[in-house]
Amino acid sequence: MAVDRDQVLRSAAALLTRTPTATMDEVARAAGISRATLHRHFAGRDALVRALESLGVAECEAALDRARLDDGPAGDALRRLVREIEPAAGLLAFLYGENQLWEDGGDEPWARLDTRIATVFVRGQQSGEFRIDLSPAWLTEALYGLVASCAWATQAGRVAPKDFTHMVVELLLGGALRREEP
Amino acid sequence: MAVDRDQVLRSAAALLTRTPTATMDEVARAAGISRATLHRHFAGRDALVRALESLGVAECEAALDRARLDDGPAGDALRRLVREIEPAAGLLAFLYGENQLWEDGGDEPWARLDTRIATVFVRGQQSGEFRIDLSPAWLTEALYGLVASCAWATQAGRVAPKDFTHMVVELLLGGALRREEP
DNA sequence: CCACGGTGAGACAATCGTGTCTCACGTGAG
DNA sequence: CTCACGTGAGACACGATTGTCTCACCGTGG
Repeated sequence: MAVDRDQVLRSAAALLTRTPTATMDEVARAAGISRATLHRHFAGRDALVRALESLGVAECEAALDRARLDDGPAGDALRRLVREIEPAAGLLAFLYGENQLWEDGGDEPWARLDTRIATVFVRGQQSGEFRIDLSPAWLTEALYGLVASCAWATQAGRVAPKDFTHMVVELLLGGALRREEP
Repeated sequence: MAVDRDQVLRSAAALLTRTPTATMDEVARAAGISRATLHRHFAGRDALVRALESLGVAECEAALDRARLDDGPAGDALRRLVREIEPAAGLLAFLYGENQLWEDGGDEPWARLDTRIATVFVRGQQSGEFRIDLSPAWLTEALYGLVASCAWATQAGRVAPKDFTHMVVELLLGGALRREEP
């Protein structure tokens, strides 16, 4: 009978990604449990969001691990990263939108992720694979932004889900301009 | 003594971009007026946000006009567009984040903007200037996303304000990969 | 069989944001 | 000068959400 905490978190993530202003009651009903039980597992809305953040961080770190960011060309590492991070894109989009209103502390877990991702861009720039006039910090931010944008566009039906990785990676790496064949 | 409605809207935009959950009272104090007066000019929070949306649409349309999207190469048109839209980036970022929770109607004013912007991408693809494997709808969405991301990154101090246009345009057009000299 | 732990349902007060109202004040126009 | 207008300050009630509590129910394990 014990509630599956992880399943609750996932349904909450799915709901809050679509409706960031959803009530605790709506979150509970979306998870198929009562508000009382939801409150037994998560002391309040803040606790729920923080748990969601932990889940997002964990999924991102797992995706980074699976992507083997240090192996091979930086461009290929980025392709693997986006492919691995796609399942968490919705959750990430929610947290990315939510983080705009924090400004206070609590960024430590994200700082580690930022550093790991930025490292790929630094490596690509040092190897001459990436251009150097776009700062790694901005490229990292842009990666988040494109992932979130594509997640929203996918939910809105403006982008086909199967094109997710291609759209994000190709724009991030190659840009909109047609590339001349070398 | 009459309150400058436009100045109120601009300070509200600046505040809400940083703090989307700001109270009507905070909005009023940020504008240097009382909550009563704010409520005399905008019937409620919805009315305020809708007025903000109208302002954002108007500024975007003005930017599109100034950018002369139909003139010259599509890439140059996009550069002009981003440059002209930069002053409204903060407001746009707020509205872009806010729109994620609409889902209902009221998209008509934005649809016109989407169409105008997407037309540039279509033109670039037809002229062979842009690659064709990224859909105009996605490129339009990505433009919004990158503008919003860069606005947030700028406010957070992760990107220098003077680099705004360069960072957005160069990533959108050229991508992160180093381009071989033709 | 029975006790126990976890759950659902509902009641409850407290809090917060909101919308509305009143009243006093200051300024500018007539 | 006087009056009308717009404003600031504050009080007030309402609704929504939240956090807490109680009670009844049910499955499982002893």
